[in-house]
Amino acid sequence: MNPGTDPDSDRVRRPNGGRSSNVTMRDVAELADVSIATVSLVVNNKKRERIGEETRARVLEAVAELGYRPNALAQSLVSGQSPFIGMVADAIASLPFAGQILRGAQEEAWRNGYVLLVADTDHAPDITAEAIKMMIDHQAVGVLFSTWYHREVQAPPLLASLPAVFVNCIPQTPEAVSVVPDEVQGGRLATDMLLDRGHTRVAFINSTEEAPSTVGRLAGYRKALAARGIAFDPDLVLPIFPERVDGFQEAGYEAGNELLARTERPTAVFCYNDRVAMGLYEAVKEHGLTIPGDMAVIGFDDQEVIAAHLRPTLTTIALPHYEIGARSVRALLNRVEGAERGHVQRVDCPAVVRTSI
Amino acid sequence: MNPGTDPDSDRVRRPNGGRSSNVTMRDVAELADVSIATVSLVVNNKKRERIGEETRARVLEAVAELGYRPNALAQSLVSGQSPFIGMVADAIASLPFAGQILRGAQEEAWRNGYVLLVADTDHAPDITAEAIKMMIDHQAVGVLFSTWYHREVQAPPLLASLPAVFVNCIPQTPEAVSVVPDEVQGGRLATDMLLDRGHTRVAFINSTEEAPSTVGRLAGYRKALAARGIAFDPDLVLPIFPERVDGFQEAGYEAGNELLARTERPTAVFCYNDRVAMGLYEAVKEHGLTIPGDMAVIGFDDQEVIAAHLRPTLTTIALPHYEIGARSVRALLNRVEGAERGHVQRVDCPAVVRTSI
DNA sequence: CTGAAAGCGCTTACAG
DNA sequence: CTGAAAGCGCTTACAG
Repeated sequence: MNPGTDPDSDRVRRPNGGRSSNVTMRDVAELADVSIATVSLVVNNKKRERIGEETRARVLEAVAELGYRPNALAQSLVSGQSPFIGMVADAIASLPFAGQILRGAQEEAWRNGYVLLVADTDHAPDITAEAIKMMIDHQAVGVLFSTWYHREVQAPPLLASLPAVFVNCIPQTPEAVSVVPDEVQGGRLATDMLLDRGHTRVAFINSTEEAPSTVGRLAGYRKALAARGIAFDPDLVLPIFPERVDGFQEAGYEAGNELLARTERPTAVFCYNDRVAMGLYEAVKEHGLTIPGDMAVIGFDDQEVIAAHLRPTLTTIALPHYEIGARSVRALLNRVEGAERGHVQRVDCPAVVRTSI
Repeated sequence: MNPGTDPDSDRVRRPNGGRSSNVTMRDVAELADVSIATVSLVVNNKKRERIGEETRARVLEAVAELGYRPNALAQSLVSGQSPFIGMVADAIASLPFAGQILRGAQEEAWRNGYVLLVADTDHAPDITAEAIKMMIDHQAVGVLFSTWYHREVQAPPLLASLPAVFVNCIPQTPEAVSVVPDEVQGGRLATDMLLDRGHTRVAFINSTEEAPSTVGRLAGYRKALAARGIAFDPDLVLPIFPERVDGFQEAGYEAGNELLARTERPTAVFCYNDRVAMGLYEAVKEHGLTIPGDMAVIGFDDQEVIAAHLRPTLTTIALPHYEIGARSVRALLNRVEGAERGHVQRVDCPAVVRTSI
C-alpha cells in the first residue's frame, strides 16, 4: 500500500466513457505490488502451486480492499468462450408456461457457467431476426428457439448459422434437435387414470387444430382404451373449435352441453386442456349435476389459476415446462460440443391429482 | 482477393478454444486490402467523408462476402459502454404478469441500444445475489429489480453498487426510484364505473395483507364514494384471508356467500382481483342469481384466462405491466445519466370493459 | 484519404 | 516463484 511509490497519476485512468464500473486487475496489481499476471493467477485460482503464500495473501487482500471483480466481457474476449446462451421465445408474456421454460433453462445454464440472453419476439419475424442477430453479435454459443405451446414451426433462416435447439416445437429440418412434451404419454396417462377408477365410457373433448397436442393426446387416449380392450367409440370424442366461439372455456361449455344432452352419458371426460374443463364444469353445474359424482373430469396443462381453484379442484396432466427448459440447454451444450445429432426428445407429462376424478 | 500475397498461414488463427464464431475485422481487412482501421470506419459508418468511395465499396463487398459481423463484446470492451441492462425478477415463471413487464422492458431497452440480461430468482436471496453479481461482472449499466406483484421490498444490499430501479415494488430506501401501478387510481376507477351505472350500494371484497394494493384500492374506493357524496359504510367492505382458505377464488366464494345471505344485498361488488371475482361468480350462481342483473361485478388485474372467459365475461381493471416495464428502463437510463432522483412513478391502470357490469 | 499504434481488461505461454 | 510480452477483436486519436 506504498502510496509514495505508486505512480498513480501517470496512469491514464478510464479514458473511455467513464461508464465502466471501476477497479481493474491493474489496480489490484499495483496495490498488491505484483504483476497483473500474478493477480490473474490468484484470482482464477490457477497454478496454485506456483504462487507464494505470502504473495497470494497480499493479492487477495488487495482484491477485497478494492472490491475487485473481473470483467466478464474481457474474459470472454480472450478465452474465446462466450458465456451466453440465447433464448428467443415467441411469447414469454402470454402465459405462465413460457416462464417455466425460462426458469428451467436458466438454472441449467447457470449450472454450466452460462448466462441467458433472452428475447421475447411476440411472433414478429423481424424481431426474431433481430434477436438472433443480437445473440450472434454477442457471441452466444447457441440459441434456444422456444414457443409457448407445442407446435410445428418454420425455423428462422438465421438459426442455421449457429447451434440451436427447438424448445416446445419441431421444425421441418430433419437435423434439428427438439425438446417437447410427450403428448401421447400424457393423453394415455389421463385416460388411464379415468379407466383405473372404473370408468368405461370415457369421452374426450379434443381440439381440432392440426397440432402435436391434438393428435398426440388422441393417440394416447386410444392406446389406453386399447390396452384395456375397450373399443374406440368415435362418438365419444367431441371436436371443438375454440377460435369460432372465442375461447376454450366457451368451447368446453358447449361440448359439455352436448354431452349432457345425450341419453347415454359418459361417466368421465378427458378435456383437451384445463380451460376446456373450466367450461365443462359450468355446463355440468347448470345441469344440476356434480363432479366427480355424476361425471369425473380430468384436464391437461395444469394451469394453476384454473386447475387448483375450480370447484372441485381439477385433476390434470402437467406440461413439464421446467424440465423441457433444462433439457434444452443440456441438448444445446451437447450440440455445441459436437455431440447430439438431430432428433426430438420427448419429456414425460406427470399427473397432478386433485379432486375432480 | 490476392491469395498469392496473402500471408494467411503466418497469422495465428484462433488460438482460442475454437468456439469463437469466426470471421473478424482482420479477415475483412485482408480481403479488401485495407487496414483494420479502415474497415472499422466503414463498418461503423464513421467519418464518412474521409473514406474513398472506391475503398468503401471494396470493404463492404468483403464484409458481405465473408458475412462479417462485429464482435459486440470487443466493442463494449473498448468503448467502455456496456450493452446490458440487468433484470432480476422474483418470479417470471409464476404468472403472465412478469412476462409483460419483461416485454415492455425489452422493447424499450432495444429501442435504446441495450439488451436485457434476465434472471428469475424464485425469491431465493442467494440466487438474487448471484444474479446481481453476474450482471455486475458483465458490466450491466444498471439493474431492474422486479417483483410480480406490487409490494414493499427489502433492497438487496448488492444493488447499492450500481444504478437500479425497482419495478412493481417499493424499497424502504428513500433515494430509490420505483415504477409501480397506481392502485388508488385503479380502485377509484373500478368504483366509479359501478357508480356510473347507478349503483349506490357497492361492496368491496378486499384482501387483508398489508400491501400497496389492498390499501391503495381501498383508498380509491373511498375516494369514489366521497366524490359522489355517498357515505362510506364499513359493513360493505369485506375482508378476506386467502391464505387461510387456500386461495383467492375460495375466499371470494365465501365472501360472496356472506354477502348474499344479507337481507339488504349490495347491487354491485368490486373485487380485489379477478380470482376473487371468479369465486364470487360461483356463489352468485349457486344462489340462482345472475350477473350483472342481480349483481354487477368488477375485478382487478385483467388476468386473461379468467376475466375474458368467465360467464359472463368479467369487466376489470388492468395492471399496466407492459408500460411499467418500459418506463422502468427509461427511468434506469435516466438514472445512469445522472438525472432521475429518487421517487416513485405511478402508472395508470386502465379499465377493460366486458359484460359483468 | 489511409495506416500504424496504443489501448480496453484480461489470460497464457515463455523466460528467468 | 514471478514478471514481460503477445494477443483476443475492436476503436480512436495521431501521423502522413
